[in-house]
Amino acid sequence: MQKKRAITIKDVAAEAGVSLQTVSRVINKGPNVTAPVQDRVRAAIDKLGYVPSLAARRLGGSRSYLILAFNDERPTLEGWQSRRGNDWVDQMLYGGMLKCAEHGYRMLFELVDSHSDQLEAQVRAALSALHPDGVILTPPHSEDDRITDLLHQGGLIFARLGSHREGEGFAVYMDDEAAARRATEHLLDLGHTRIAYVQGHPEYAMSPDRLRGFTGAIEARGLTVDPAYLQPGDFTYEAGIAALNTLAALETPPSAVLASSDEMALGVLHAAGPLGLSVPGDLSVVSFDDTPTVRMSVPALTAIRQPIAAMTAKAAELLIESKTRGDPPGNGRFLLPFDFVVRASTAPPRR
Amino acid sequence: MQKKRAITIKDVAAEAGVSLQTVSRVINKGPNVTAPVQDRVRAAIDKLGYVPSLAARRLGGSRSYLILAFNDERPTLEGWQSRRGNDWVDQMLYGGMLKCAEHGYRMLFELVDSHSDQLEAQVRAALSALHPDGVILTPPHSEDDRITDLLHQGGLIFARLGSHREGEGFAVYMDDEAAARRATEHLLDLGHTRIAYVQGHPEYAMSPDRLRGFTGAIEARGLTVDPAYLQPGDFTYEAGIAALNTLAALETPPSAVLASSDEMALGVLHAAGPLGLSVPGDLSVVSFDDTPTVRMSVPALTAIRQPIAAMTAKAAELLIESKTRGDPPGNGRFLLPFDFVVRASTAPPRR
DNA sequence: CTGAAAGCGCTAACAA
DNA sequence: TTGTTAGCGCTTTCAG
Repeated sequence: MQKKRAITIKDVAAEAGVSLQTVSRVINKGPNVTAPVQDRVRAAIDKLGYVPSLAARRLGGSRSYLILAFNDERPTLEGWQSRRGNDWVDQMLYGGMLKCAEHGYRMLFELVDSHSDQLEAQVRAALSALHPDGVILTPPHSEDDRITDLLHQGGLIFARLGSHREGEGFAVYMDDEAAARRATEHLLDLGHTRIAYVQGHPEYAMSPDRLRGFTGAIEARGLTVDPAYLQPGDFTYEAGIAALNTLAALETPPSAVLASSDEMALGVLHAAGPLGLSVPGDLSVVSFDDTPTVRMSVPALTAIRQPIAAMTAKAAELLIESKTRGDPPGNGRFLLPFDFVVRASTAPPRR
Repeated sequence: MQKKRAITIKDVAAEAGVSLQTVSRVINKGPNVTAPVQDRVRAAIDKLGYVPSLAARRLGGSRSYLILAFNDERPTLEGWQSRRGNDWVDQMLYGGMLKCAEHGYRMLFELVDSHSDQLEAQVRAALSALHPDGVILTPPHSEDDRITDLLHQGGLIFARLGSHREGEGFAVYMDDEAAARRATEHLLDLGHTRIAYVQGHPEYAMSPDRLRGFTGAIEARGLTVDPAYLQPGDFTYEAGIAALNTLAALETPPSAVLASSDEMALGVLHAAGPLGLSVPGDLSVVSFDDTPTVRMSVPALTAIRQPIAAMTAKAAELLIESKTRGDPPGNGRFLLPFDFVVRASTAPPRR
């Protein structure tokens, strides 16, 4: 049962007949190693199948080769528990893990509760335990000063996904306002004039942006936004149902609804049937997330697709490059394009 | 930018006025520390917000507080890329991350390609880099001798999810044969006698078990299994489509189909329409996975639900406990119950 | 019951 | 261009 002693940098050094440090230089692409020596070392590494220990690198050097992503605990657990899955996490893993792997890094997930007074302690604990080289923040953490201040003070570099505000850290985002505008224009182009909007959770930074895009598109056509068509929401299925029930009871109900999340769009869709509304015959519906459920619903929903994987990959890349070059904690804003997918849930309004 | 020097065990020792080692004992619930001293140390830990560094613990001691899960690369990436999501990964994260967190552990994911000749090198590299305290294997890795031998020789403890075969490592599984039997009996109970089965990928260990459950249930009723009703499959959507097309062309087509994966069930479902078959009117369909898509499809599919989160949690628990107690590499078999969810895709056959 | 010393595998600083 | 020396923060001996 005695674990065959792991091969270390020493073994490689001995095998190649060089010093420990030279091996280290080769591994880290350090300068000042002649080609023949490099080859010898590389041969030894390959022969022995040597892979440096992450823990030792972290302890000895200044790098941990770890990127830590913080996601909001409650919605994430809910998605998993309800077995609905979790598009955000999936796409983050997809974009982030692969990019990290490219550079010999690993990405770790940590769930912290944005509504807990333990938030800072949770974050601090994860940082102390892991000492990541960089941190990726997702909404709503992306704009939580308690976290960003903590990271900044700790001298850590980080990326804020879905945040476009200036400040510490890299902002990697899509244009939520333009996305909402695009979706709204799609409905306007179809001939809709009575368009409602089910808003996102006010806690999330993108919510006002999307609202602006929505109203902007409508007003640009010389129309006005009926305040009653602006329904509150919190991203949940139930909010979608409630919103459509309220909207349908209006004197002049809308002929189209844009919802700020897939769940809410699905809520709207499923509330339509009982109200005697067919989609898209009586009501067009557009979703703000292109999750699997949205694509498989009947009818399949027209939706905006957020570039979550691309944003995460970009974030990881920025962090790793910045760390590699030894830049000071950076910032900057990086806009990534969104997609808009037209499916079966939108059609011209009934005359 | 100078990262505020992290607080270490030394700081705690100084604060509590004890030696470094005493603090370590308290952290690790070691024996031989009087209550008052413990309290003093704990107070210091809380005051300073001290959290031990994972890397240092791994390097100094024998534990890394890391559990590594190996998933098959291709299907995982496909699920993410197609944005279909990945129920296995989601549920593993759910079950595994939480259980690990309970014990101060972390779970890491690694994708390795079961069809690559680099498989062993990939696994070896991950192990060398991370030195996990335990490993979780998912199908088809669970029964890949190249991997299990490697782990065993390395003295590592591991769990094999979805494998019930005896051998090194903990086998944590559900009864696939019983599940197939249960699903088949459901169809038999509805009055079906012409039941087809779209098989799983032959590479996966559970495939023969499921087949046995299927045929066993039918033969137990004194019926015989029409060989033409046994369709090959590989878990993909396309395989489901192909299978139903073949089945529908038979002289006496089946009135019900059990598919060994959600994708194949969906393929069957979607192939039914063009063939003029309504579900469940003309054809009942049962899926072997209860993924989000299956639940949202129209009609929603009757399905077997694998306890993936529970299996992963159990695996993590076994590994952590075993490591904590310093057991020799353990083995044993742990059966977890599955669920069977009846939805709208199954009904009595048309007379 | 508590403390002191050694070392885990690596990198950073310094020599050579 | 290469090698040598300290640690990094912890746990594991082994003393007290």
